[in-house]
Amino acid sequence: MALAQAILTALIDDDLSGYELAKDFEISVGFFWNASHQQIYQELRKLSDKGWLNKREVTQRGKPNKIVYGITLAGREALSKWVLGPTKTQAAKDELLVKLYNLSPDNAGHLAAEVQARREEMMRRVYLYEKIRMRHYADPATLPTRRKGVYLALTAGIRQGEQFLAWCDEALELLATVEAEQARQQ
Amino acid sequence: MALAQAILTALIDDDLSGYELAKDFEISVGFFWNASHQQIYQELRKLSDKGWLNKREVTQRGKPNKIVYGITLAGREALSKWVLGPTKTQAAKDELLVKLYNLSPDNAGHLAAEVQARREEMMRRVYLYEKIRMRHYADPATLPTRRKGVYLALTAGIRQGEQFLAWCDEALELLATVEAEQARQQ
DNA sequence: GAAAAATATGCACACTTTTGCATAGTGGGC
DNA sequence: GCCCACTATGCAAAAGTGTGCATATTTTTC
Repeated sequence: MALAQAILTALIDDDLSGYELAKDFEISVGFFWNASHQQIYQELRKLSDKGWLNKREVTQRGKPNKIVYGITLAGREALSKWVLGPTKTQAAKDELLVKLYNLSPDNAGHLAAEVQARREEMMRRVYLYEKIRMRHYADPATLPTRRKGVYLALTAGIRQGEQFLAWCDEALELLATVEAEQARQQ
Repeated sequence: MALAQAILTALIDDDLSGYELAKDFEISVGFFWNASHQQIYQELRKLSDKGWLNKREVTQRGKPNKIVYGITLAGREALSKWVLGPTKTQAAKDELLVKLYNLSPDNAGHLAAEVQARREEMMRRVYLYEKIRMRHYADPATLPTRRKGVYLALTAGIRQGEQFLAWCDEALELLATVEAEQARQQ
């Protein structure tokens, strides 16, 4: 059920349309909760039916009209209530690590390429988040309360990402030795 | 669809029953792919219908009989094929971090408690995995290929866990200052 | 001038995951 | 003797997620 709350969270500061949300999700709460546009549109309708969001159609020139959603008082209350409730332990699902359990000379090359691809993706992410942190969250002690929380989430993402990059390097090294071994034996 | 492959992976070395899988999942592949027992039983039946697993009933004394599953040649082939296919980027969903975006003096105490609980859970995990690594994966260079992969997955889990513990400490410190501020203002 | 990409929203179906319940025997503690 | 925990398996329904497709306009690129 946390998609609803992730959307509400994204709408605390700004009113956004489904399309804007789907895009901006990546560069805000989306680091910690991602969703496709289909999911977002559906959820937005549910939330406005519940009265947690209000909507207004904005006519645009040169672009299709958009439906902009804003959080209501009831929405804010529901969100606050959710925060105070119990938190589910994280899912922890990673195909790549399961695949590594099946490492063999046959697939070492493929897995190394996958690790490499992940590494690059994570590099971009960490870079982006680092930039946001430096610009807007440089001195956590002086931030207003709510933004201290955002700082912590951002920091978690960055640290996790940096750790992952270091791990990738170790993995690529070891995978290279497996590949080399196979090449020698052929 | 990766639950199927996670199960197959867990059954590479040992034949296990659904109950054993559900339990042992935590201390093997389950660090990277968890599932409830209902899911596991269902998936086991599907996999044995497909011919990827074979099953045999084992009569026990003092306990209900169990159905033990083993991976077939077809299962191994399907698994190998899956490993060579494209890998989905990780889900990245964490309620706790979304909740942090909503930090306020009201919920700082609650969130600190949640972080603390996660910290303790992660401590146990890291400890367990560290123990396994030291005992069975101390010298990665000398391991057979497949176990090198397990070593890498294990290392990813441990590092990620240790990083998380460090983050928890930082988070708890900052959350404590928020709580202290609130106490002063009352 | 045509094709592609971006803006903007949505339906329908399939698959996955979660939740709640059901059954049934054994062993241990009080 | 009763209750609880553990072993062991499973069904059914609901909720959540993902995939593919559909539509319509405008701006940008070749």
